[in-house]
Amino acid sequence: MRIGELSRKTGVPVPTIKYYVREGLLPGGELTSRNQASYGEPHERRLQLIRALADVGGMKVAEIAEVLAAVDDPERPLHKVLGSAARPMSGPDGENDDAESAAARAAVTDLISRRGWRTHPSNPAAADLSEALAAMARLGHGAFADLLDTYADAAEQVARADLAYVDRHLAIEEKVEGVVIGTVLGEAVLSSLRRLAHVDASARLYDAGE
Amino acid sequence: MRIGELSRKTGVPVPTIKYYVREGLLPGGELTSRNQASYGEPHERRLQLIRALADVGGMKVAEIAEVLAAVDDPERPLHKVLGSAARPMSGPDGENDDAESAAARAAVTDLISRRGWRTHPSNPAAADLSEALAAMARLGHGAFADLLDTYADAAEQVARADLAYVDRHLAIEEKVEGVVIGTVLGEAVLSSLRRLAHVDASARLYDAGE
DNA sequence: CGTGAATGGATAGCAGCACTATCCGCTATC
DNA sequence: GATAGCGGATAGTGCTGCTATCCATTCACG
Repeated sequence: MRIGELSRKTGVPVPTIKYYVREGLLPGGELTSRNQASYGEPHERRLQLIRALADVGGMKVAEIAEVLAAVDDPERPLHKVLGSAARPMSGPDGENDDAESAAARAAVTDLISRRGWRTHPSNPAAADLSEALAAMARLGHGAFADLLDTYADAAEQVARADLAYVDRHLAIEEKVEGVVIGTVLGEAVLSSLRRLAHVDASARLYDAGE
Repeated sequence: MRIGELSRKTGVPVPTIKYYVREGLLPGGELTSRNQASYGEPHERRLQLIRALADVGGMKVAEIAEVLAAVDDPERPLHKVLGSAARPMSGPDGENDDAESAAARAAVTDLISRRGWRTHPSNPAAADLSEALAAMARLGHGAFADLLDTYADAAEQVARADLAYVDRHLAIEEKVEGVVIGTVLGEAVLSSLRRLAHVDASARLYDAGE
């Protein structure tokens, strides 16, 4: 398959495919002559993955490159991949050193130990969580922290289902990629569902009879 | 308070504040003379909110402007605000008409009616959900749909807690803003927690003794 | 064998976004 | 009366994710 056909099958324009190859997201085709290369089904699948991570997961091209490099490297352990994978939406990593940030970090450390989670507060996700809670506090919604356990229950529930899925459905060599897909696309799924549930709950509370 | 002090208190540079005023995110200060204006505490709070929606929620300036306009307009009903609020990360709204998208849309419609959710499949969140599921299917993870009910349970749980919080803690005139904050920042909280839980679940499964 | 479309590879350009810098005429403050 | 800060306007910047153009092939077709 040449690049034109790959483009037609995936809907990705030819120049964009070239761009992805340049950026290291996609391996180039196998050269059959000086200016002819042939692409296979793995390229097609990889392109689908790239589009999913970019369009659905909102990841930047550089982030995708990093994650895919980790996926392709069998040496890299699962959690390292995850660490680089799953932060499509965290803000600029400014060192906030105000009172709210400190309190939020303490709350997160406490939450992690309270739930016995085998993760360290240095995890980037923990930093994101702290920032979100600090922002809440700054807006006068410190009481939102009361919901943390409900949120954590839901998160655990989903994470268990996710890992069970990976464990049950995927062969070992598919697992790393499966975890990336599950983490990134699963986040989009959960967010959408939450917004739908939000609308439903809101309708039940306020528009009692609509 | 003049603009310099507002800048110092919030950490937002003066030119950026001016930019937000130009873009309609922030009302200008009250003019006390031709080139002096005074800002109050509402401006300070609004700036915090803008930074939270941008940095934590990952929303674009134009989206924030839209949401804040809705918050400021007491006419606009709750669900309209939510509709425009809560989509910080959905991709380009391309009309995907392939088999996977159609199947995913059907699955979403089915899910909504199965759970009795009082929302319509035309909701943008439903479209996002369909796209995410379609992307999964394209990557050979159609079986992920088996987890949908687990995900939906978690989403419902969180949404109920969220709405109860708004209902219990906030006066009526704070509710709209509270829902926006809860929807956007709550999403960041839930995502972070899911990633932490993911790491924990993964550690339990694979690094059995670390 | 000739011709036109497609290809790989390289470089340059573009649109959108979120600021940021500069300038002007004025004003508050010391 | 000097100097720092201000409101308002306009122009410029850095980054991102493509997109356009060019060139020297090369393949597919008549």
